[in-house]
Amino acid sequence: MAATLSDVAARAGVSIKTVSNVVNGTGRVGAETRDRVERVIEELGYRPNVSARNLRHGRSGVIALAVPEIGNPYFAELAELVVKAAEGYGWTVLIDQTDADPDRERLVLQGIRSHLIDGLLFVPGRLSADDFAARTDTTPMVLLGERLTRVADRVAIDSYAAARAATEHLIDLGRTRIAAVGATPSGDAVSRGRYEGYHDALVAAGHRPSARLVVPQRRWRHESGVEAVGRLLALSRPPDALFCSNDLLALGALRALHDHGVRVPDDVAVVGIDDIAESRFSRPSLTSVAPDKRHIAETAVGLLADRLKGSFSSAPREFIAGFHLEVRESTEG
Amino acid sequence: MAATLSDVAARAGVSIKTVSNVVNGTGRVGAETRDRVERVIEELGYRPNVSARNLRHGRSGVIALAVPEIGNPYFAELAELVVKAAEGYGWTVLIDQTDADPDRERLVLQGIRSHLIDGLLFVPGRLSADDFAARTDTTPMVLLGERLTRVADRVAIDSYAAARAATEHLIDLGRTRIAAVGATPSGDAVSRGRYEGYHDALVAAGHRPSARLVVPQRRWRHESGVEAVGRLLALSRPPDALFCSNDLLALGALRALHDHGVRVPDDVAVVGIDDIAESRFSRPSLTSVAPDKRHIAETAVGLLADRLKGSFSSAPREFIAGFHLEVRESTEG
DNA sequence: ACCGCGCGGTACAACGTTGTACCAAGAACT
DNA sequence: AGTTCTTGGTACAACGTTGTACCGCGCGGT
Repeated sequence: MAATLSDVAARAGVSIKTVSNVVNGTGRVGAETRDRVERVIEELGYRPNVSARNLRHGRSGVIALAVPEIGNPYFAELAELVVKAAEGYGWTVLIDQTDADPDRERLVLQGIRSHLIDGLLFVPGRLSADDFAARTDTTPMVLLGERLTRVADRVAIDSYAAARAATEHLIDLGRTRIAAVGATPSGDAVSRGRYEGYHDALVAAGHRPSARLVVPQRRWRHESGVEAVGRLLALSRPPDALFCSNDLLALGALRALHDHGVRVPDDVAVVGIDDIAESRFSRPSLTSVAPDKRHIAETAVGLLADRLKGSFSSAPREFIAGFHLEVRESTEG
Repeated sequence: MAATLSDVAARAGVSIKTVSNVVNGTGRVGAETRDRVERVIEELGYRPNVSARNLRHGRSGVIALAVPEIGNPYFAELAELVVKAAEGYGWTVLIDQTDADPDRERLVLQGIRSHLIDGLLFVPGRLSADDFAARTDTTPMVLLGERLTRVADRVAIDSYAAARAATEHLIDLGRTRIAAVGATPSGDAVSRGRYEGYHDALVAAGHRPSARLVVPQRRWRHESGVEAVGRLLALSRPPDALFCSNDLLALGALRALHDHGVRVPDDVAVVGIDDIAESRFSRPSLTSVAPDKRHIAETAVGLLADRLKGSFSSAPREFIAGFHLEVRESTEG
């Protein structure tokens, strides 16, 4: 049985509160008493009960990070940075996986582990602004990802700008039949943003967007990239460049292009978004829009810290993190 | 302010305990009363306070998974499966990252979040058996990974057998100068196991192991694989096959081999261990030892459940999960 | 001798839940 | 009519902590 304050107190011949004071460095305790208590703590291997503490002052020291899937390297890398940033505040991070399932996401919003977590970092997938409006849980929340309306603090790169930059890069290479893999105008906010960036870049450059070159995918993973390439190469006039909505799609596409005997970047150039580690080592290495992940993680955790320090009522704030294009073999020949 | 049981009770004109009974489905409550209470709960948006609950029955519903780095796809994939398995028991998973830093690992062992977590799944990196012997925290623990001594329940694949199978595959291909990348006889248990499997496979096949062909790496990631290949190709008699201790090393190696103009598998065959998603889509795709990750995750969580159900005192149990070799382009030409 | 004060420490209540013990009122037996 | 049982509900204590209020003691100054 784990030792409690009163076990220690009894053994040291002092009151419970004195032990508590020693543990927390509060109140006034004589040097001699302190020594004695500390010895007993050591002896009994006493550790404070976090639940009781939380109950007392309503804080748990735990924040949650809810992502669609932790198996996706982008989210895994982000999680790693969030954990590091949270450490600086003495917080532990609880990772929740929503599978981009609306029901599970709604549960997260409603505070499934309410009172266990002090704050929530949420990467929403398929939720609508209405869902957020219906939120009753009051746990401070910071959104990572796209705008839904000004519903909470938010940190993200500008998906539209990122997609546009990626597409413009392809245009600058002289490509004219540029396909979009993944994003769709009728999808969630991220999907829409990336589609529109792609679309507007084409229009601004005087290209005529073609619906045939848009291959939406529900799940943005390797397999979907492979599948999209299969469809695009079957067209009578196949594309000469691919703008993929994330790196996994792009990496799957690279693999599939090779299998079809298409040369990259000679015949088809490819760009992705996320700049995951894997993209630096693929063959060919992948040109990708690199969001400043560290900045995103640190800002998000910092915003949460602010909210917890009291500014509950202030208006939602937005931070747009920077990005840059990492040009690699898949576009530069 | 969040509503509590007594807020609901006051408003519904019943006792606190009755509300508690409605919430938990315990005790006997009349249909009419139940309806009324449920309406008030809805109205007030009442949610039970997990901390208080935990305090009451000494359980938190949270288990921790401590891994060296969540950014490594193998651990990310494992984490995903653990989360899923834990869900079946109503548990939430808290992910802790140790960075394979002995001090941080010791903290985990000593129950840094003691009383917050009901159980611990631990993937140790650099800790010794002594460290485990010195553990005073009594939180049930299941080890994922290599044997240290029979110090706790453990689930893992047999690293030795896996390494041996991988190496034998290379031998079967007729390769004679087989290098080992990553593992070292003087490393931690995993590293040692993989080295010995490699070594014994060579000896059993009548090959003479050469120290020059062993390139230990502290961190098993892409970059290290690249670096190792640089060193191996500088040898007067470079290898014709690479046994890499994990897939990240192998993928880095594939990339570096290509950069040096070496053909895979013609000139050099490559195998890895872990079978991460990425390995199915690399160029060439990577032959890898595939541990049964789902089985590992489910068994580990199940063992923890057993311990929590009361069998605290029983002797440590070991489960060896299966694996199979996924043969792909990096070895099969 | 008295007051005031700093020091070291204690007692108690409260955080929100839930298990145990109990109770009142009506129904169903002998 | 008296006894027992069932139903629906309540009161209280306890989980382990910590904030607030308080208390006794010795010391220095009047």
